[in-house]
Amino acid sequence: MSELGVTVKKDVEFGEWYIQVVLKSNLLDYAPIKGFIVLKPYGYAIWERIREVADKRFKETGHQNAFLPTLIPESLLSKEAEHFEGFKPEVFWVTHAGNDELGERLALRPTSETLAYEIFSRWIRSYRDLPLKINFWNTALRAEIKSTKPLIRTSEFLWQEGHTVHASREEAEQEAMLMLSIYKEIMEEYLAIPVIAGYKSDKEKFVGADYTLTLEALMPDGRALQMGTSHNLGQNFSKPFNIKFLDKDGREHYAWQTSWGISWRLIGAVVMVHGDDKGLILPPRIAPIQLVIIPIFYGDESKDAVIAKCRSIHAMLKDRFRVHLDDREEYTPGYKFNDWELRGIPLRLEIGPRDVKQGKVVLVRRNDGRKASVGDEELLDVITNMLEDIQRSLYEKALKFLNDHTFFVSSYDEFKDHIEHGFVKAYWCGSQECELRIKEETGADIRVIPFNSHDEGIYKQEGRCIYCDKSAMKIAYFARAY
RNA sequence: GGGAGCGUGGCCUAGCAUGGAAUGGCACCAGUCUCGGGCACUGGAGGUCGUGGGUUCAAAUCCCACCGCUCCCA
Repeated sequence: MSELGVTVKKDVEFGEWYIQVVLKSNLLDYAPIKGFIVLKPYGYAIWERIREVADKRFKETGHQNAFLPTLIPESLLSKEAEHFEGFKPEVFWVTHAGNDELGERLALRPTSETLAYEIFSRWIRSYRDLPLKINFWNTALRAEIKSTKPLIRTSEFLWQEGHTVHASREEAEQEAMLMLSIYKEIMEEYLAIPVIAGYKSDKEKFVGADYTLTLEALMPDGRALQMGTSHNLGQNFSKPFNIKFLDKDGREHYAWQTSWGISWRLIGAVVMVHGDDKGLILPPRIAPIQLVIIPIFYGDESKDAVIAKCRSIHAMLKDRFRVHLDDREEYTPGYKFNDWELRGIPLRLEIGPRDVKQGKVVLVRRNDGRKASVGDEELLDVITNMLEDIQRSLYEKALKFLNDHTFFVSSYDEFKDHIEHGFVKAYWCGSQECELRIKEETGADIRVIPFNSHDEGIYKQEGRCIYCDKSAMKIAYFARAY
Protein backbone atom coordinates (compact mmCIF):
# COMPACT_ATOMS: atom_id res chain seq x y z
CA MET A 1 0.00 0.00 0.00
CA SER A 2 2.68 2.44 1.00
CA GLU A 3 4.88 3.28 -1.93
CA LEU A 4 2.68 2.62 -4.93
CA GLY A 5 0.13 5.23 -3.97
CA VAL A 6 0.29 8.81 -2.78
CA THR A 7 1.52 8.81 0.82
CA VAL A 8 0.58 12.31 1.91
CA LYS A 9 -2.68 14.19 2.19
CA LYS A 10 -3.42 16.92 -0.31
CA ASP A 11 -4.62 19.23 2.47
CA VAL A 12 -1.60 18.67 4.69
CA GLU A 13 1.45 18.66 2.43
CA PHE A 14 0.32 20.14 -0.84
CA GLY A 15 3.77 20.53 -2.42
CA GLU A 16 4.83 16.98 -1.69
CA TRP A 17 1.41 15.69 -2.73
CA TYR A 18 1.73 17.37 -6.12
CA ILE A 19 5.15 15.87 -6.82
CA GLN A 20 4.03 12.39 -5.82
CA VAL A 21 0.90 12.58 -7.97
CA VAL A 22 2.61 13.70 -11.15
CA LEU A 23 5.34 11.09 -10.76
CA LYS A 24 3.29 8.14 -9.54
CA SER A 25 0.40 8.63 -11.93
CA ASN A 26 2.91 8.27 -14.75
CA LEU A 27 2.48 11.73 -16.21
CA LEU A 28 6.13 12.57 -16.21
CA ASP A 29 9.60 11.88 -14.95
CA TYR A 30 12.54 14.06 -14.07
CA ALA A 31 15.16 14.59 -16.74
CA PRO A 32 18.91 14.40 -16.05
CA ILE A 33 19.13 18.18 -16.24
CA LYS A 34 18.01 20.48 -13.50
CA GLY A 35 14.68 22.09 -14.15
CA PHE A 36 13.78 19.84 -17.07
CA ILE A 37 11.25 17.05 -17.18
CA VAL A 38 10.26 14.19 -19.45
CA LEU A 39 6.60 14.03 -20.35
CA LYS A 40 5.72 10.34 -20.43
CA PRO A 41 3.14 8.84 -22.79
CA TYR A 42 0.28 9.30 -20.34
CA GLY A 43 1.14 12.94 -19.71
CA TYR A 44 1.71 13.54 -23.38
CA ALA A 45 -1.69 12.01 -24.16
CA ILE A 46 -3.30 14.68 -22.00
CA TRP A 47 -1.31 17.36 -23.79
CA GLU A 48 -2.48 15.90 -27.10
CA ARG A 49 -6.10 16.22 -25.95
CA ILE A 50 -5.58 19.86 -24.98
CA ARG A 51 -3.78 20.50 -28.24
CA GLU A 52 -6.53 18.83 -30.23
CA VAL A 53 -9.21 21.01 -28.68
CA ALA A 54 -7.18 24.23 -28.96
CA ASP A 55 -5.97 23.53 -32.47
CA LYS A 56 -9.51 23.02 -33.68
CA ARG A 57 -10.59 26.37 -32.28
CA PHE A 58 -7.52 28.13 -33.72
CA LYS A 59 -8.28 26.79 -37.18
CA GLU A 60 -11.98 27.64 -36.90
CA THR A 61 -10.91 31.22 -36.28
CA GLY A 62 -8.63 31.40 -39.29
CA HIS A 63 -5.20 30.56 -37.91
CA GLN A 64 -2.67 28.34 -39.60
CA ASN A 65 0.08 26.27 -38.06
CA ALA A 66 3.71 26.64 -39.06
CA PHE A 67 7.15 25.91 -37.69
CA LEU A 68 10.20 28.05 -37.16
CA PRO A 69 13.75 27.53 -35.86
CA THR A 70 14.69 27.05 -32.23
CA LEU A 71 17.68 29.39 -32.48
CA ILE A 72 17.50 33.15 -32.58
CA PRO A 73 20.54 35.32 -33.37
CA GLU A 74 21.34 37.76 -30.59
CA SER A 75 21.07 40.69 -32.98
CA LEU A 76 17.42 39.81 -33.62
CA LEU A 77 16.50 39.02 -30.05
CA SER A 78 17.87 42.33 -28.88
CA LYS A 79 16.17 44.42 -31.54
CA GLU A 80 13.31 45.43 -29.28
CA ALA A 81 15.19 46.72 -26.26
CA GLU A 82 12.58 46.36 -23.53
CA HIS A 83 11.67 42.86 -24.65
CA PHE A 84 15.32 41.80 -24.62
CA GLU A 85 15.96 43.22 -21.18
CA GLY A 86 13.01 41.28 -19.84
CA PHE A 87 14.17 37.93 -21.14
CA LYS A 88 17.93 38.37 -20.87
CA PRO A 89 18.38 36.77 -17.42
CA GLU A 90 16.84 33.50 -18.51
CA VAL A 91 18.17 32.96 -22.01
CA PHE A 92 20.21 29.87 -22.83
CA TRP A 93 22.92 30.70 -25.35
CA VAL A 94 24.53 28.56 -28.02
CA THR A 95 28.08 29.78 -28.41
CA HIS A 96 29.82 27.00 -30.32
CA ALA A 97 29.38 24.91 -33.43
CA GLY A 98 31.51 21.88 -32.71
CA ASN A 99 34.80 23.28 -31.52
CA ASP A 100 34.48 26.61 -33.23
CA GLU A 101 33.15 29.63 -31.47
CA LEU A 102 30.26 31.24 -33.32
CA GLY A 103 30.63 34.77 -34.61
CA GLU A 104 27.31 35.64 -33.00
CA ARG A 105 25.63 34.00 -30.03
CA LEU A 106 22.40 32.18 -30.74
CA ALA A 107 19.60 32.12 -28.20
CA LEU A 108 17.47 29.05 -27.60
CA ARG A 109 14.09 30.71 -28.06
CA PRO A 110 12.55 31.99 -24.86
CA THR A 111 9.63 33.03 -27.14
CA SER A 112 9.55 33.66 -30.86
CA GLU A 113 8.33 37.21 -31.39
CA THR A 114 11.61 38.54 -32.72
CA LEU A 115 12.38 35.67 -35.05
CA ALA A 116 8.83 35.41 -36.34
CA TYR A 117 8.54 39.11 -36.98
CA GLU A 118 11.80 39.35 -38.87
CA ILE A 119 10.32 36.70 -41.14
CA PHE A 120 6.84 38.25 -41.26
CA SER A 121 8.33 41.54 -42.41
CA ARG A 122 9.45 39.79 -45.58
CA TRP A 123 6.05 38.20 -46.17
CA ILE A 124 3.94 41.29 -45.84
CA ARG A 125 3.75 43.84 -48.63
CA SER A 126 0.20 45.12 -48.79
CA TYR A 127 -3.08 45.13 -46.89
CA ARG A 128 -3.98 42.12 -49.04
CA ASP A 129 -1.45 40.08 -47.07
CA LEU A 130 -3.30 40.87 -43.86
CA PRO A 131 -4.38 39.69 -41.45
CA LEU A 132 -1.59 37.16 -41.07
CA LYS A 133 -2.51 34.65 -38.36
CA ILE A 134 0.09 32.00 -37.57
CA ASN A 135 0.41 29.57 -34.69
CA PHE A 136 3.41 27.53 -33.62
CA TRP A 137 3.22 24.35 -31.54
CA ASN A 138 6.72 24.12 -30.12
CA THR A 139 8.74 24.51 -26.97
CA ALA A 140 10.34 27.50 -25.33
CA LEU A 141 13.43 27.58 -23.13
CA ARG A 142 13.88 29.85 -20.17
CA ALA A 143 16.58 29.09 -17.63
CA GLU A 144 14.86 28.60 -14.30
CA ILE A 145 17.58 28.33 -11.70
CA LYS A 146 15.36 28.17 -8.66
CA SER A 147 11.80 27.29 -7.76
CA THR A 148 11.23 24.72 -10.46
CA LYS A 149 8.14 22.58 -10.29
CA PRO A 150 7.17 19.98 -12.87
CA LEU A 151 4.78 21.39 -15.50
CA ILE A 152 4.31 24.61 -13.53
CA ARG A 153 7.76 26.10 -13.88
CA THR A 154 10.39 24.28 -15.92
CA SER A 155 13.29 25.45 -18.03
CA GLU A 156 11.74 24.05 -21.18
CA PHE A 157 8.05 23.79 -21.78
CA LEU A 158 5.63 22.64 -24.43
CA TRP A 159 3.31 25.39 -25.54
CA GLN A 160 1.74 27.11 -28.48
CA GLU A 161 2.49 30.66 -29.44
CA GLY A 162 0.15 32.46 -31.77
CA HIS A 163 1.37 35.51 -33.69
CA THR A 164 -0.86 37.74 -35.73
CA VAL A 165 -0.45 40.86 -37.83
CA HIS A 166 -3.28 43.24 -38.58
CA ALA A 167 -3.98 46.37 -40.55
CA SER A 168 -5.59 48.26 -37.69
CA ARG A 169 -5.33 48.75 -33.97
CA GLU A 170 -8.96 47.73 -33.53
CA GLU A 171 -8.48 44.46 -35.33
CA ALA A 172 -5.49 43.58 -33.17
CA GLU A 173 -7.47 44.42 -30.05
CA GLN A 174 -10.29 42.16 -31.17
CA GLU A 175 -7.88 39.36 -31.95
CA ALA A 176 -6.24 39.53 -28.52
CA MET A 177 -9.67 39.43 -26.91
CA LEU A 178 -10.93 36.61 -29.14
CA MET A 179 -8.00 34.37 -28.31
CA LEU A 180 -8.43 35.04 -24.62
CA SER A 181 -12.06 33.98 -24.88
CA ILE A 182 -11.08 30.78 -26.67
CA TYR A 183 -8.60 30.02 -23.90
CA LYS A 184 -11.25 30.69 -21.30
CA GLU A 185 -13.61 28.31 -23.00
CA ILE A 186 -10.96 25.57 -23.06
CA MET A 187 -10.12 26.07 -19.40
CA GLU A 188 -13.67 26.19 -18.13
CA GLU A 189 -15.42 23.76 -20.45
CA TYR A 190 -12.68 21.21 -20.98
CA LEU A 191 -10.29 21.49 -18.04
CA ALA A 192 -13.18 22.33 -15.69
CA ILE A 193 -11.17 25.13 -14.11
CA PRO A 194 -12.83 28.51 -13.58
CA VAL A 195 -10.64 31.51 -14.38
CA ILE A 196 -10.69 35.25 -13.82
CA ALA A 197 -10.22 37.22 -17.03
CA GLY A 198 -8.78 40.69 -17.28
CA TYR A 199 -5.69 42.81 -17.70
CA LYS A 200 -2.21 42.48 -16.29
CA SER A 201 -0.81 45.53 -14.55
CA ASP A 202 2.01 47.32 -16.37
CA LYS A 203 4.46 45.74 -13.99
CA GLU A 204 3.27 42.24 -14.81
CA LYS A 205 2.55 42.57 -18.53
CA PHE A 206 4.57 40.86 -21.26
CA VAL A 207 7.73 42.83 -21.90
CA GLY A 208 7.19 44.63 -25.17
CA ALA A 209 3.39 44.58 -25.16
CA ASP A 210 1.04 47.54 -25.02
CA TYR A 211 -1.02 45.47 -22.64
CA THR A 212 -1.50 41.85 -21.65
CA LEU A 213 -4.77 40.03 -21.14
CA THR A 214 -4.64 37.14 -18.71
CA LEU A 215 -6.60 34.25 -17.26
CA GLU A 216 -5.89 33.43 -13.64
CA ALA A 217 -6.94 30.39 -11.67
CA LEU A 218 -6.75 29.67 -7.97
CA MET A 219 -4.94 26.59 -6.71
CA PRO A 220 -6.03 24.70 -3.58
CA ASP A 221 -3.14 26.11 -1.54
CA GLY A 222 -4.44 29.61 -2.10
CA ARG A 223 -1.89 30.59 -4.70
CA ALA A 224 -2.80 31.93 -8.11
CA LEU A 225 -1.69 30.35 -11.36
CA GLN A 226 -1.47 32.21 -14.66
CA MET A 227 -3.21 29.92 -17.12
CA GLY A 228 -2.78 31.79 -20.38
CA THR A 229 -2.03 35.22 -21.75
CA SER A 230 -2.87 37.20 -24.86
CA HIS A 231 -0.86 40.29 -25.71
CA ASN A 232 -1.68 43.33 -27.73
CA LEU A 233 1.73 44.29 -29.05
CA GLY A 234 0.56 47.47 -30.71
CA GLN A 235 3.30 48.65 -33.08
CA ASN A 236 6.08 47.95 -30.60
CA PHE A 237 7.53 45.20 -32.75
CA SER A 238 6.34 46.23 -36.18
CA LYS A 239 8.49 49.35 -35.97
CA PRO A 240 11.87 47.79 -35.05
CA PHE A 241 11.16 44.81 -37.31
CA ASN A 242 9.85 46.94 -40.11
CA ILE A 243 6.55 45.20 -40.66
CA LYS A 244 4.89 47.64 -43.03
CA PHE A 245 2.09 47.28 -45.51
CA LEU A 246 0.84 49.39 -48.37
CA ASP A 247 -2.77 50.31 -47.63
CA LYS A 248 -5.65 51.14 -49.94
CA ASP A 249 -4.82 54.79 -49.53
CA GLY A 250 -1.53 54.16 -51.30
CA ARG A 251 0.54 54.84 -48.18
CA GLU A 252 2.73 52.57 -46.07
CA HIS A 253 1.71 51.88 -42.46
CA TYR A 254 3.25 49.93 -39.64
CA ALA A 255 1.18 46.87 -38.78
CA TRP A 256 -0.56 46.01 -35.50
CA GLN A 257 0.23 42.77 -33.77
CA THR A 258 -0.77 40.24 -31.15
CA SER A 259 0.76 37.17 -29.58
CA TRP A 260 -0.77 34.63 -27.21
CA GLY A 261 0.07 31.34 -25.58
CA ILE A 262 -0.88 28.45 -23.35
CA SER A 263 1.45 25.76 -22.12
CA TRP A 264 1.62 22.37 -20.47
CA ARG A 265 1.23 24.29 -17.25
CA LEU A 266 -2.47 23.67 -17.82
CA ILE A 267 -1.88 20.00 -17.07
CA GLY A 268 -0.28 21.01 -13.77
CA ALA A 269 -3.35 23.10 -12.99
CA VAL A 270 -5.66 20.16 -13.67
CA VAL A 271 -3.62 18.01 -11.30
CA MET A 272 -3.69 20.61 -8.55
CA VAL A 273 -7.30 21.67 -8.86
CA HIS A 274 -9.05 18.32 -9.27
CA GLY A 275 -6.76 15.73 -7.66
CA ASP A 276 -7.44 14.11 -4.29
CA ASP A 277 -5.67 11.95 -1.73
CA LYS A 278 -5.82 8.97 -4.07
CA GLY A 279 -4.19 10.84 -6.93
CA LEU A 280 -5.24 12.40 -10.19
CA ILE A 281 -8.80 13.12 -11.24
CA LEU A 282 -9.14 13.97 -14.91
CA PRO A 283 -12.09 15.83 -16.40
CA PRO A 284 -13.76 13.44 -18.87
CA ARG A 285 -13.40 15.81 -21.82
CA ILE A 286 -9.60 15.78 -21.67
CA ALA A 287 -8.98 12.35 -20.14
CA PRO A 288 -7.03 10.19 -22.60
CA ILE A 289 -8.97 7.24 -21.19
CA GLN A 290 -12.52 8.06 -20.09
CA LEU A 291 -13.41 4.68 -18.76
CA VAL A 292 -11.53 1.54 -17.93
CA ILE A 293 -13.06 -1.93 -17.92
CA ILE A 294 -11.81 -4.30 -15.23
CA PRO A 295 -12.71 -8.00 -15.40
CA ILE A 296 -13.23 -9.94 -12.18
CA PHE A 297 -13.30 -13.73 -12.17
CA TYR A 298 -12.79 -16.86 -10.09
CA GLY A 299 -11.27 -19.91 -11.70
CA ASP A 300 -11.28 -20.79 -15.38
CA GLU A 301 -15.00 -21.37 -15.85
CA SER A 302 -16.11 -17.87 -14.82
CA LYS A 303 -13.08 -16.34 -16.47
CA ASP A 304 -14.11 -17.16 -20.03
CA ALA A 305 -17.58 -15.73 -19.62
CA VAL A 306 -16.30 -12.59 -17.91
CA ILE A 307 -13.63 -11.91 -20.50
CA ALA A 308 -16.09 -12.52 -23.30
CA LYS A 309 -18.48 -9.99 -21.82
CA CYS A 310 -15.69 -7.47 -21.26
CA ARG A 311 -14.73 -7.75 -24.91
CA SER A 312 -18.25 -7.28 -26.16
CA ILE A 313 -18.85 -4.28 -23.87
CA HIS A 314 -15.55 -2.82 -25.00
CA ALA A 315 -16.54 -3.27 -28.63
CA MET A 316 -19.87 -1.62 -27.95
CA LEU A 317 -18.31 1.42 -26.26
CA LYS A 318 -15.16 2.00 -28.19
CA ASP A 319 -16.64 4.13 -30.96
CA ARG A 320 -18.38 6.46 -28.53
CA PHE A 321 -15.83 6.77 -25.74
CA ARG A 322 -12.12 6.56 -25.07
CA VAL A 323 -12.24 3.19 -23.34
CA HIS A 324 -9.57 0.77 -22.20
CA LEU A 325 -9.95 -2.89 -21.26
CA ASP A 326 -7.43 -3.82 -18.57
CA ASP A 327 -7.16 -7.56 -19.10
CA ARG A 328 -3.72 -7.98 -17.57
CA GLU A 329 -3.72 -11.28 -15.73
CA GLU A 330 -0.75 -10.58 -13.53
CA TYR A 331 -2.61 -8.00 -11.47
CA THR A 332 -5.61 -8.45 -9.20
CA PRO A 333 -8.71 -6.28 -9.53
CA GLY A 334 -7.86 -4.51 -6.29
CA TYR A 335 -4.50 -3.52 -7.65
CA LYS A 336 -6.07 -2.24 -10.83
CA PHE A 337 -8.69 -0.20 -8.96
CA ASN A 338 -5.95 1.64 -7.12
CA ASP A 339 -3.78 1.99 -10.18
CA TRP A 340 -6.47 3.57 -12.36
CA GLU A 341 -7.68 5.78 -9.54
CA LEU A 342 -4.15 7.07 -9.14
CA ARG A 343 -4.19 7.87 -12.85
CA GLY A 344 -7.49 9.70 -12.57
CA ILE A 345 -9.68 7.77 -15.03
CA PRO A 346 -13.16 9.31 -14.64
CA LEU A 347 -15.20 6.10 -14.77
CA ARG A 348 -14.46 2.48 -13.90
CA LEU A 349 -16.53 -0.36 -15.25
CA GLU A 350 -16.34 -3.63 -13.30
CA ILE A 351 -17.54 -6.87 -14.80
CA GLY A 352 -17.65 -10.05 -12.69
CA PRO A 353 -19.54 -13.37 -12.71
CA ARG A 354 -22.48 -11.76 -10.93
CA ASP A 355 -22.79 -9.11 -13.62
CA VAL A 356 -22.57 -11.67 -16.40
CA LYS A 357 -25.45 -13.59 -14.82
CA GLN A 358 -27.60 -10.50 -14.29
CA GLY A 359 -26.86 -8.76 -17.58
CA LYS A 360 -25.40 -5.78 -15.78
CA VAL A 361 -22.12 -3.99 -15.07
CA VAL A 362 -20.90 -1.95 -12.12
CA LEU A 363 -19.90 1.67 -12.73
CA VAL A 364 -17.77 3.59 -10.25
CA ARG A 365 -17.19 7.34 -10.48
CA ARG A 366 -13.67 8.52 -9.76
CA ASN A 367 -14.61 11.94 -8.48
CA ASP A 368 -16.94 10.86 -5.68
CA GLY A 369 -16.59 7.06 -5.51
CA ARG A 370 -20.30 6.48 -6.11
CA LYS A 371 -21.17 3.02 -7.45
CA ALA A 372 -24.05 2.05 -9.68
CA SER A 373 -25.18 -1.27 -11.11
CA VAL A 374 -26.41 -0.70 -14.64
CA GLY A 375 -28.16 -2.98 -17.12
CA ASP A 376 -26.28 -3.62 -20.37
CA GLU A 377 -29.03 -2.14 -22.53
CA GLU A 378 -28.93 1.28 -20.87
CA LEU A 379 -25.17 1.45 -20.60
CA LEU A 380 -24.49 3.88 -23.45
CA ASP A 381 -26.88 6.48 -22.13
CA VAL A 382 -25.84 6.09 -18.53
CA ILE A 383 -22.15 6.48 -19.34
CA THR A 384 -22.79 9.51 -21.52
CA ASN A 385 -24.72 11.17 -18.72
CA MET A 386 -22.27 10.20 -16.02
CA LEU A 387 -19.28 11.60 -17.91
CA GLU A 388 -21.12 14.86 -18.44
CA ASP A 389 -22.13 14.93 -14.82
CA ILE A 390 -18.57 14.31 -13.64
CA GLN A 391 -17.32 17.06 -15.92
CA ARG A 392 -19.90 19.45 -14.49
CA SER A 393 -19.30 18.41 -10.88
CA LEU A 394 -15.59 19.04 -11.15
CA TYR A 395 -16.18 22.51 -12.53
CA GLU A 396 -18.76 23.35 -9.91
CA LYS A 397 -16.56 22.18 -7.08
CA ALA A 398 -13.67 24.26 -8.40
CA LEU A 399 -15.94 27.26 -8.86
CA LYS A 400 -17.19 26.98 -5.30
CA PHE A 401 -13.62 26.87 -4.06
CA LEU A 402 -12.77 29.96 -6.09
CA ASN A 403 -15.78 31.85 -4.77
CA ASP A 404 -15.16 30.76 -1.18
CA HIS A 405 -11.55 31.90 -1.43
CA THR A 406 -12.04 35.26 -3.08
CA PHE A 407 -12.20 38.01 -0.51
CA PHE A 408 -13.25 41.58 -1.06
CA VAL A 409 -11.44 43.75 1.45
CA SER A 410 -11.53 47.41 2.33
CA SER A 411 -8.60 47.69 4.72
CA TYR A 412 -4.95 46.74 4.48
CA ASP A 413 -5.24 44.72 7.71
CA GLU A 414 -8.00 42.65 6.19
CA PHE A 415 -5.88 42.33 3.09
CA LYS A 416 -3.05 40.79 5.08
CA ASP A 417 -5.44 38.47 6.93
CA HIS A 418 -6.71 36.93 3.71
CA ILE A 419 -3.84 37.10 1.27
CA GLU A 420 -2.48 33.66 2.11
CA HIS A 421 -5.82 32.01 1.54
CA GLY A 422 -6.76 33.02 -1.96
CA PHE A 423 -7.60 35.97 -4.14
CA VAL A 424 -7.98 39.29 -2.42
CA LYS A 425 -10.03 41.77 -4.37
CA ALA A 426 -9.37 45.39 -3.56
CA TYR A 427 -9.38 48.91 -4.90
CA TRP A 428 -6.08 50.03 -6.31
CA CYS A 429 -5.05 53.54 -7.29
CA GLY A 430 -3.09 52.35 -10.30
CA SER A 431 0.37 53.37 -9.11
CA GLN A 432 3.25 50.96 -9.44
CA GLU A 433 4.60 52.30 -6.16
CA CYS A 434 1.67 50.81 -4.21
CA GLU A 435 1.90 47.60 -6.20
CA LEU A 436 5.58 47.20 -5.35
CA ARG A 437 5.10 47.98 -1.68
CA ILE A 438 2.32 45.44 -1.39
CA LYS A 439 4.52 42.85 -3.06
CA GLU A 440 7.35 43.58 -0.65
CA GLU A 441 5.20 43.51 2.43
CA THR A 442 2.92 40.58 1.65
CA GLY A 443 4.49 38.65 -1.22
CA ALA A 444 1.38 39.19 -3.30
CA ASP A 445 1.14 40.53 -6.86
CA ILE A 446 -1.67 42.00 -8.81
CA ARG A 447 -2.70 38.93 -10.75
CA VAL A 448 -5.46 40.46 -12.79
CA ILE A 449 -7.49 43.61 -13.16
CA PRO A 450 -10.84 42.15 -14.14
CA PHE A 451 -12.91 43.25 -17.11
CA ASN A 452 -16.10 45.10 -16.28
CA SER A 453 -15.34 45.24 -12.59
CA HIS A 454 -17.44 48.34 -12.38
CA ASP A 455 -20.50 46.56 -13.65
CA GLU A 456 -20.78 44.59 -10.46
CA GLY A 457 -22.94 46.39 -7.92
CA ILE A 458 -20.51 46.82 -5.07
CA TYR A 459 -17.80 48.32 -7.25
CA LYS A 460 -19.88 50.92 -9.00
CA GLN A 461 -18.78 53.75 -6.84
CA GLU A 462 -15.26 55.00 -6.64
CA GLY A 463 -13.20 53.55 -3.80
CA ARG A 464 -9.97 54.13 -1.91
CA CYS A 465 -6.68 52.45 -2.73
CA ILE A 466 -6.07 49.57 -0.35
CA TYR A 467 -2.51 50.74 0.24
CA CYS A 468 -2.28 54.54 -0.04
CA ASP A 469 -5.94 55.42 0.51
CA LYS A 470 -6.02 57.76 -2.49
CA SER A 471 -9.09 57.64 -4.64
CA ALA A 472 -9.21 54.65 -6.92
CA MET A 473 -11.41 53.49 -9.77
CA LYS A 474 -9.69 50.18 -10.40
CA ILE A 475 -10.34 46.83 -8.80
CA ALA A 476 -7.52 44.32 -8.73
CA TYR A 477 -7.22 40.68 -7.77
CA PHE A 478 -4.14 40.20 -5.61
CA ALA A 479 -2.60 36.85 -4.71
CA ARG A 480 0.62 35.09 -4.10
CA ALA A 481 1.47 33.30 -7.33
CA TYR A 482 3.31 30.36 -8.74
C1' G B 1 17.62 36.51 -3.33
C1' G B 2 17.50 33.47 1.49
C1' G B 3 17.29 28.67 3.92
C1' A B 4 17.19 23.29 4.36
C1' G B 5 17.89 18.38 2.79
C1' C B 6 19.65 14.31 -0.12
C1' G B 7 23.08 11.15 -3.36
C1' U B 8 24.04 2.92 -1.63
C1' G B 9 20.80 -2.69 -7.64
C1' G B 10 15.08 0.43 -11.55
C1' C B 11 12.65 2.79 -6.74
C1' C B 12 12.82 3.32 -1.31
C1' U B 13 16.18 2.05 2.47
C1' A B 14 19.86 -0.18 6.63
C1' G B 15 24.91 0.20 7.46
C1' C B 16 28.50 5.54 8.72
C1' A B 17 29.27 7.48 15.61
C1' U B 18 33.55 3.13 16.89
C1' G B 19 36.91 1.47 9.16
C1' G B 20 37.15 -5.21 8.44
C1' A B 21 32.35 -10.13 3.25
C1' A B 22 26.81 -4.16 1.35
C1' U B 23 20.86 -4.92 4.78
C1' G B 24 15.79 -5.18 4.02
C1' G B 25 11.29 -3.92 1.31
C1' C B 26 8.97 -2.70 -3.45
C1' A B 27 9.44 -3.48 -8.51
C1' C B 28 11.60 -7.20 -12.14
C1' C B 29 12.25 -12.72 -14.18
C1' A B 30 10.58 -18.27 -13.83
C1' G B 31 6.97 -21.48 -11.80
C1' U B 32 2.69 -22.81 -8.71
C1' C B 33 -1.57 -20.33 -7.13
C1' U B 34 -5.06 -16.43 -6.83
C1' C B 35 -8.74 -12.48 -8.52
C1' G B 36 -15.84 -7.97 -6.13
C1' G B 37 -10.19 -2.90 -3.00
C1' G B 38 -2.76 -2.83 -3.75
C1' C B 39 -3.15 -12.05 -3.14
C1' A B 40 0.26 -15.96 -1.42
C1' C B 41 4.41 -19.30 -1.78
C1' U B 42 9.13 -21.15 -3.88
C1' G B 43 13.29 -20.02 -6.61
C1' G B 44 16.25 -16.29 -9.44
C1' A B 45 18.77 -12.19 -11.65
C1' G B 46 20.45 -7.40 -10.65
C1' G B 47 25.82 -3.13 -7.15
C1' U B 48 31.58 1.93 -10.59
C1' C B 49 27.99 2.79 -2.47
C1' G B 50 27.43 10.59 -7.08
C1' U B 51 32.80 11.97 -8.94
C1' G B 52 37.98 12.84 -8.01
C1' G B 53 41.80 12.89 -4.60
C1' G B 54 43.81 11.81 0.40
C1' U B 55 44.60 8.83 5.16
C1' U B 56 45.02 3.40 6.06
C1' C B 57 47.23 -3.29 5.69
C1' A B 58 41.95 -2.26 4.71
C1' A B 59 37.08 3.16 3.11
C1' A B 60 29.91 3.10 1.73
C1' U B 61 32.07 4.52 6.60
C1' C B 62 37.32 9.20 8.24
C1' C B 63 39.47 13.95 5.62
C1' C B 64 39.52 17.49 1.31
C1' A B 65 37.55 19.19 -3.17
C1' C B 66 34.00 18.95 -6.80
C1' C B 67 29.39 17.53 -9.27
C1' G B 68 24.33 16.71 -9.29
C1' C B 69 19.28 16.67 -7.58
C1' U B 70 15.13 18.07 -4.55
C1' C B 71 12.21 20.87 -1.23
C1' C B 72 10.73 25.28 1.62
C1' C B 73 10.54 30.72 2.18
C1' A B 74 10.71 35.84 -0.52
